[in-house]
Amino acid sequence: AMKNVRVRFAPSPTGGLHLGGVRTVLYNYLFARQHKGTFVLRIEDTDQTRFVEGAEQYIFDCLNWCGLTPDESTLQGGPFAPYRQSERKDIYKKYADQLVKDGHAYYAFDTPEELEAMREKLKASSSNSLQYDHSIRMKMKNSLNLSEAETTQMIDNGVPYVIRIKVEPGQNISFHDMIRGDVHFESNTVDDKVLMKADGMPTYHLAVVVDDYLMEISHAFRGEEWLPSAPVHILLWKHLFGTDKMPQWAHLPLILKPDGHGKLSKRDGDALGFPVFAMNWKDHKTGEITKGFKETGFLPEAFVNMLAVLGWNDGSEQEIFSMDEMIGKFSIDRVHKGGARFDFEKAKWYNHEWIKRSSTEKLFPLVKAVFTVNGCEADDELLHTIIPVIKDRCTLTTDFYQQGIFFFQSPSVWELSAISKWDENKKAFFLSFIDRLETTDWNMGGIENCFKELAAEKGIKPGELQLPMRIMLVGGKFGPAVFQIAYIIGKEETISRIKNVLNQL
RNA sequence: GCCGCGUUGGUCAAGGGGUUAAGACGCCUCCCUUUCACGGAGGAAUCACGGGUUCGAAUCCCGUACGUGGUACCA
Repeated sequence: AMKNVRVRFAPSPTGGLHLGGVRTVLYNYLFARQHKGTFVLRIEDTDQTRFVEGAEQYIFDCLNWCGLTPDESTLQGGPFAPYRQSERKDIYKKYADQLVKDGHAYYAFDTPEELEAMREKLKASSSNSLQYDHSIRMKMKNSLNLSEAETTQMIDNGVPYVIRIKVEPGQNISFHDMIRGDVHFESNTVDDKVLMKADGMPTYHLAVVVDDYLMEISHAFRGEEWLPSAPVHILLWKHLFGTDKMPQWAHLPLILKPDGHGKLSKRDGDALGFPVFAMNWKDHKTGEITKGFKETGFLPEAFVNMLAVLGWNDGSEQEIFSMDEMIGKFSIDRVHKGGARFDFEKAKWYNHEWIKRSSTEKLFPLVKAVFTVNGCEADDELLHTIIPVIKDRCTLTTDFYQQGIFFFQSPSVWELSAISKWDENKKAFFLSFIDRLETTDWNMGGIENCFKELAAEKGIKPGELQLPMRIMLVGGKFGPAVFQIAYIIGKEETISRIKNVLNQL
C-alpha cells in the first residue's frame, strides 16, 4: 500500500519561507524518505499580483540549507515537468472545461462590484451565509441562468468570466485525515469556489487537484488552514478522477504566536524579537530585510529538530533527533491535532544542544564566518583550538565572537568595577607574577602552580586574585578557566595584558 | 454570524478507564566552579468548565466556554 510514495510541497513565491512552511516541508520530506518515496517541489505562482521576483530561488536556498532538498522541482526537473503552475495554464483550462461540460462547473460573469453588492444584500437580510452558493447562484449572472446563446456570445465578446464549481446541496462530504480521523462537511455550507480566474489562471483549488493527480501524489500534507476547503478538493477529485486515486490527506496543526493569539505569520518577523523565516528575506519592493534563523546563528540541524518536535514526538523521552533518526522514527499519526505556540527560548536550547554536539570541523566554517562578519580575520589554527574550549557557552553561533574574540586580540574595555578590594598587596603580587612567568614552563599546570605558590608566599587567597586576572586577560566576567586562557594566548601576550591593566588600576 | 478544527503546568508534551499524571524548556534553591557556562541534586507549577456512563474518568459520551482556522477572481 505504501508503494510509490510521492509527496509534495507547493509554496507560493510571495515572500519568505516561514516556520510553518518549513515544518510542512519537513514532514513531507521525512515521510518520503521513510518510505523510499519522492519529494516533489512544485511552485504555485498563479497569483500574478503577489508574485515576488527571486522568491522561488530563495525557497530552494532555504530548503537546501535545511537539508530538505527536493527530488523533483523546477530546478532539477523531473518526469512531470513543468513544476511551475504558471507554465501549466493550458492543462488546468482543459480540466475546467471538462467540468463545465459535465455540469459540475459553470461560467460566471459577475463583476467584483456585483459580488460586493450581493454580500451586502445578504448581510442586510441577516443571512447565515455570505457565500456564492446554491442558495444564491440562480440570482447571479452566470451560465446557469443565461441561455446557452447568451453565454457563448458574452464569452465571444470578451466579457471577463470565471469558472465556478457547482456544489450540489444536501450531500455529506467526508474524508479521512491521517491526523484527525474522519472529517465531515455538509455540502450546503460549501460555496461555489472559483476554479479559473478571469486572467486564465487557475485557483489553488483546481490546480492542486489536477497537479496531484497528474504528478501521482500519494500523500498530501498541508497546513490546517486548508481544512475548510478540503470538501471542494474532494468534490473535484470525485468529478474529475475518482476518489480512489486521491492522495491520503493530513492537515498539520498550526504554529501559533508565543502568546497563543493567531498563527505565526510572515509579518510577525522582527516585531516579536525572533526570526520567523528560515533565512534572511529581502523584500524586493521595500528593500526591507527580515532576519532568518540561519543568520541569527542557528544550525540547520537544530532548526529542523526544533521544528519537527513542535507538534510531534515519538513517544519516548528523546528530544534531540538527527535527520536520519527523524526519518526512522517519524510517524504522521503521532502528529498533534492542536496548534503549538512557538517558544524561542526552547528553540535556542535546541541550538545550544546541537552546538555542544557538533564537531570542531563542522563548527569551524560557521565560526570563521561569524568572526569575519565582525571584522576579525581569525587565524585558522587558533580558531580550531578555541572552538572546543568555548562551545559549551555558546547558544547561537554568533555567540562565538563575544566568547572568543579575546583569544585573538587584547580587550579594549575592561570591567574594572568587578575588581573589588584592590590594594598594593595585590598589585605587588601581579608585579612579581609577571616576572616569575618569564621563567615558567608554558603549560596550564605550570602557570597555575606558579600563580598559587606566589599567592601563598604573599599570603593572599588565590581566589581573590583569579577574578582580577580574568578581567586583565578577557575584559569581563566570562570565558573559560583563566589559566587555560593564559596558556592559549601565550606567555608574551599574557604578560602584556597584565601590565596593561596594572597601569590603569 | 455561519462552518471546520482544537483544549494536560507559563511553553512543548507523555499518558487513550485504575499512574505518586512522565520528560523537556523557562523559573527558583543548592552542589561544582571564587568568572560565565557546562554538569549534578532538588523545588514550585497542570488534566478549561458542567453534566452524564462507570465500582472507578485526564482518558468514553453530551453540552458550555475559550482558542484557532476558513468564510477572496490569496495561497
